Amino acid sequence: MLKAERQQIILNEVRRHNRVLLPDMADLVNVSVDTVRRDITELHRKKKLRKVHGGAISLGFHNYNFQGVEIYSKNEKSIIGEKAITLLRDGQVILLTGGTTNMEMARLLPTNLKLTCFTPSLPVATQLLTKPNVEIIFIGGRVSKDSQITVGGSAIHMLSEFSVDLCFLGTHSIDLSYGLSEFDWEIVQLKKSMIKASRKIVAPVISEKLNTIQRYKICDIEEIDTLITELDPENTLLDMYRNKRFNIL
Amino acid sequence: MLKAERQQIILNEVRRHNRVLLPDMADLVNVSVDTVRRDITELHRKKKLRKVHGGAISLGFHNYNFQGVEIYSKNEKSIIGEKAITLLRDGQVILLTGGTTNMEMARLLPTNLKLTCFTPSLPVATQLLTKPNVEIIFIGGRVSKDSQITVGGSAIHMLSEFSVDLCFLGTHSIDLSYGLSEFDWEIVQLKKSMIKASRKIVAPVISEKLNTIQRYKICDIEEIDTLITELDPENTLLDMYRNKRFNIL
DNA sequence: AAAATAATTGCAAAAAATTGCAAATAATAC
DNA sequence: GTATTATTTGCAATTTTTTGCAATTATTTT
Repeated sequence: MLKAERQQIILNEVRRHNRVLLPDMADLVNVSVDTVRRDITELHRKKKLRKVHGGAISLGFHNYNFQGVEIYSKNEKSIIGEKAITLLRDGQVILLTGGTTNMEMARLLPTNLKLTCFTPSLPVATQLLTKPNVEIIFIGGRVSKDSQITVGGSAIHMLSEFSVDLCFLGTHSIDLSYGLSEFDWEIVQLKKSMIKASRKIVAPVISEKLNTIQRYKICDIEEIDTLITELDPENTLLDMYRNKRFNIL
Repeated sequence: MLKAERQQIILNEVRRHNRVLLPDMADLVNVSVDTVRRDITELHRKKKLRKVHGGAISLGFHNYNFQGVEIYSKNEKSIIGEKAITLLRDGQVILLTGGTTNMEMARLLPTNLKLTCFTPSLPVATQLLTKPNVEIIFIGGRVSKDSQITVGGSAIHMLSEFSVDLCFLGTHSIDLSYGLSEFDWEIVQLKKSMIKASRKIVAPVISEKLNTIQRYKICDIEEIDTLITELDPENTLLDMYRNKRFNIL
């Protein structure tokens, strides 16, 4: 294995998990701990990660108790991202909307997963640049500064010209009877087009968004195929969402 | 076997597998490792791949995080950026290609300047997000990981649907008789479309790119309206570019 | 404080890169 | 057509880089 390749793998692990232990990395890339140590030292010098006693942590990730058992409690979005990734298979064509949940999912994508990703989100596309096996198709249009995604006729038109296997539809609010909703009219229009362009809809939502509504409706709750939250699927908070036609993850 | 053919095979292998080992390539194309090494060195210079100890890896495999992309010769680019900005007026509609020079220009844009910017570049668009008075229209399409801009038919089609006042056309090489040129075929196609979509063309180039040529031609030098370098317009290096129909800044 | 774990240093073997050079091949001029 | 020139290619000697190991030192945990 090439040194550069090895360092890239280590870096991806750090990006993915926010922290890595030195022996784990040595095991993963099949070299001695000394070599990994040197790699991490080098990456540290290049400011790609932060070298700490026992391993490395990702930059910008503040870890107050690295050595302790409770090293890092995954946040809600990471949990959702990990669950979402289980739905993916090599060769799929997917659509990712904007939002931090989808960004977290993009960040967590395994390096070896082969995908074609359509997205109107600048941050998501940028995040995906680091995935060598992901082909990125950016949906053009006017960029909405607030959400950093493209909206408007041009984007909607482009969406009418393809269809994908799976859409990960980030949303601001979800309610059993009112459905999915959003407070920005233009984004709602865009998301409606995304739904049309997708065979299956996955809705990754943080549980705090459950049972809330916004001014503009995107679609009925029946239109989604999978609901992903950070909660255990058996959690009572999700009771009312059971017995619907969609899966809960 | 022709050298160019051989290099193409190597490049395809890199694209396909994200990484190649030097001896494997030597075996594949039936030449000595020395020759492959030279090929890879050459391709590295042309930024088609990244040469590493023991082989090569694809540019896509390398992690870009473009907040941290170090803009080399930043000073020259800042000078060019400042000059370019003097051409701008409130209300104009402009087109910005990718490249570090245009990124620097985007960074330097005055906060109060009202513009509409079309761009196919993820880093440029991201940079422009910080400018409250700039409306951004992103040109959609497949994202080329190497250059972080969208390319391909979709992007070219979108470019055929509008026209702008001014295009800041970053380019890899400029030569008095050969014109503007680039080493990536797809990017050349995109830039040709950009030229068609623009009333006036501005070519911001670092002086070290003067009098160099690349494999694929973008356009004749007569097609540009303004040439911007970091040099004083009276500098003797620019003598041969005078008496042309374009301005020198 | 002692034990365990990790980091550093020096070192040597293996792998790879570089350099100079000559033969082979292709391109150009005559 | 031939001669000349430039480029490409492979080879050998040298230098550099990479890597694992062992001994020592530093840090953390019990």
